[in-house]
Amino acid sequence: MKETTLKEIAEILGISITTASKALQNKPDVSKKTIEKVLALAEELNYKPNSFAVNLRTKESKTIGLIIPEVVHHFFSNVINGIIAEAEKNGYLVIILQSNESLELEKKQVELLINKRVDGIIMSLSNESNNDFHIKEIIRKEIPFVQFDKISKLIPSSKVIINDQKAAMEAVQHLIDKGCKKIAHIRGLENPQNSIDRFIGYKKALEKNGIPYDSKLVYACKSITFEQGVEFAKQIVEENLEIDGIFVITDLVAIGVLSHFNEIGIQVPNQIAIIGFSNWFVSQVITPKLSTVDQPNYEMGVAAFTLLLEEIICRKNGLPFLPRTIELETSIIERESTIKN
Amino acid sequence: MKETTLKEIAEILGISITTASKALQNKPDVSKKTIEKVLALAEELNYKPNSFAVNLRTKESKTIGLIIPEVVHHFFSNVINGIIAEAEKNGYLVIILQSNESLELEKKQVELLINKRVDGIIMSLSNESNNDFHIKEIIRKEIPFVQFDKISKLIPSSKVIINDQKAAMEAVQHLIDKGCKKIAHIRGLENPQNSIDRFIGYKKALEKNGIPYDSKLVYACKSITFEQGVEFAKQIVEENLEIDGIFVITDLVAIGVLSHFNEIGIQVPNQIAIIGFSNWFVSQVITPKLSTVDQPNYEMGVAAFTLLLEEIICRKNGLPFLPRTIELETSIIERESTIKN
DNA sequence: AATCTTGTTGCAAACGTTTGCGAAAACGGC
DNA sequence: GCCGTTTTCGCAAACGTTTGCAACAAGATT
Repeated sequence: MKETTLKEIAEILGISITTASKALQNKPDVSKKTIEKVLALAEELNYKPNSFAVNLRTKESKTIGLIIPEVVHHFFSNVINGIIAEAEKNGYLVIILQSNESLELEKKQVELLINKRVDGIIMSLSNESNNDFHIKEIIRKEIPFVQFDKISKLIPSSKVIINDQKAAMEAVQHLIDKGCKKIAHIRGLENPQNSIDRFIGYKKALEKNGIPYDSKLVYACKSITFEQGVEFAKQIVEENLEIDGIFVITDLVAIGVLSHFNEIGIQVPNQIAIIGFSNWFVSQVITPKLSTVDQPNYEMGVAAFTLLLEEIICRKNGLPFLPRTIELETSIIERESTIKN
Repeated sequence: MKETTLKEIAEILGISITTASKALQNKPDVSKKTIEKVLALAEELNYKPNSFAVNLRTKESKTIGLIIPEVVHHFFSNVINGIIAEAEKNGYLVIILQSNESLELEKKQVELLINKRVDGIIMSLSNESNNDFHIKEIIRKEIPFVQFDKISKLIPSSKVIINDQKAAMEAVQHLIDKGCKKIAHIRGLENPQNSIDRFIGYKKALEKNGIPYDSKLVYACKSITFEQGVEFAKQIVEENLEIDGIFVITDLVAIGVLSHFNEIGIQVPNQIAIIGFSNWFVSQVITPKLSTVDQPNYEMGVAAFTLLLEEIICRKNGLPFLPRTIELETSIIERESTIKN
């Protein structure tokens, strides 16, 4: 029942704890013979180093923290996968916390992780968050830190992002290529960087194609929900602005729009084409299947951990660290909701 | 930059480390006055106990492990939420690992968590897993352990489950009540308990209503996927057995069926009604909206942690522990896919 | 044979807490 | 002013590692 310790191994073999420890670490200053003996006995007694003691001594927890707005989100689930897998591959475990898009909670989570002494933190900011004190605190304490997805450019840390502007431009271009003349945009909230960038991308695409920008065609979400999509769909029908294409901030909202159009008999894509963003799972099983922008979620997770590990190693060796940004490629997925006939 | 320690506080205040420690824990053997002084200074210096040292000393990590087949799954996402939230409320953090339905990986994960010395483990077994050595090891080491969702009845541990048989019976009864006469069942894999129980529930419901059981109407999934649903839908159409209702092991597969029926113009629910299981998010945004069995996912997570904490506390106090099983209620959600007119 | 390497070992401190127990101080009753 | 009780404090050990440094043995070099 009791766990074997270094001390026991040392006593049995008649050597010192020091030597036993070094043997297990394959240090050069212990003889081959002793190493073998120690390894064999450790195996036999099923010795596992007490991680509490190791943590204390090495000041590392081999654990990282991950804070996200919500787990229940196809995008985040996939990023989580990537992070966990890559972390595990490198001997790290991942503690996950949710901010529920609340700044207050986010602050608490950060504090929890710092007190837990994780070796680093990966985070997607909540909508309310920006360059607040708790984030500055992470930087000040030189805790390895990587932002992904919803980031703040003000924070000097490594980042994993996509080029939202470019992706949005491509999405709108896709609608134009499919013959849309009057394209609406359902945009996200005010603050988040990706919401802003996608909006800019929308405008740039119009401009590039000589289509005048019309602010009446832009609908700003109060919340990123299915219901919000339904609502705007209703509004769009009522206003009757002869819209024939919609670029939506994210699939969830797009599906709300689609759902209402289906219900009242508006033909998608023939009357109005729709393209979403992020390639949620539901988009490929809905009727008509939703065209969207695909983000490499899993790879994003892998990249985030990779950057974090870079910083962890750098800091450990006392080297100067320069934050790095990885920008991942997106791609348009063409499905039924934009293929007019 | 350096962290404040108990020693510093003690030195500044001219007291011993012991007293400082006790003061922070509000122990009765230190005077009110000292407690106040210590608390004030700790606050001022932003003292946070070094969790590594605390862990080592108390032999607790205040961390639990969670192993699930996959995060990318609406059901698990919600359970994760429940567990994380409840854990946090009680001062515990959660390390999440994925088995990817692989027994090999699952074993490795368990070992990782044990070596990490988590205070307990919550787990949904992978499909391949049963009462294997790694699970027995958890029990043998008396590590607090709770199973949920996909459990093995052979393992003597606390469990959080739903009554799959009853829920399945209700689902089939629902189809019968809606006028279905010839009801098919798309069942899950061979091994998982819930797959077996839902199948039994299906048969019981038929029996109760005097409908003869016909094994030709049962389709066994090779994998739990959308594509599997599409495949069976094709098969059902080909075989032309006059099926007018289908009870499907889970929504994902049901949506595959639905999708194919939509495509080839089979009217759901009028020609064939469909009911799924687990109330996936997509089911409420698909056309027609899918009727299903709702599981209280979040509550499941809360219950799982609650049971785990019970065992943690029990073991800590050296009391005998008796595993407990919590069975949560399910309910039928009636949507368009079963409302014939 | 003395000196110098090279290789191998272990001492002892350190990491920052918590806690059982004894000691000292303060208090109260008479 | 004495004794018994209560309150308050701190010593020292313990938790299980890792690591700088010194010590020692053995082998190599002159």
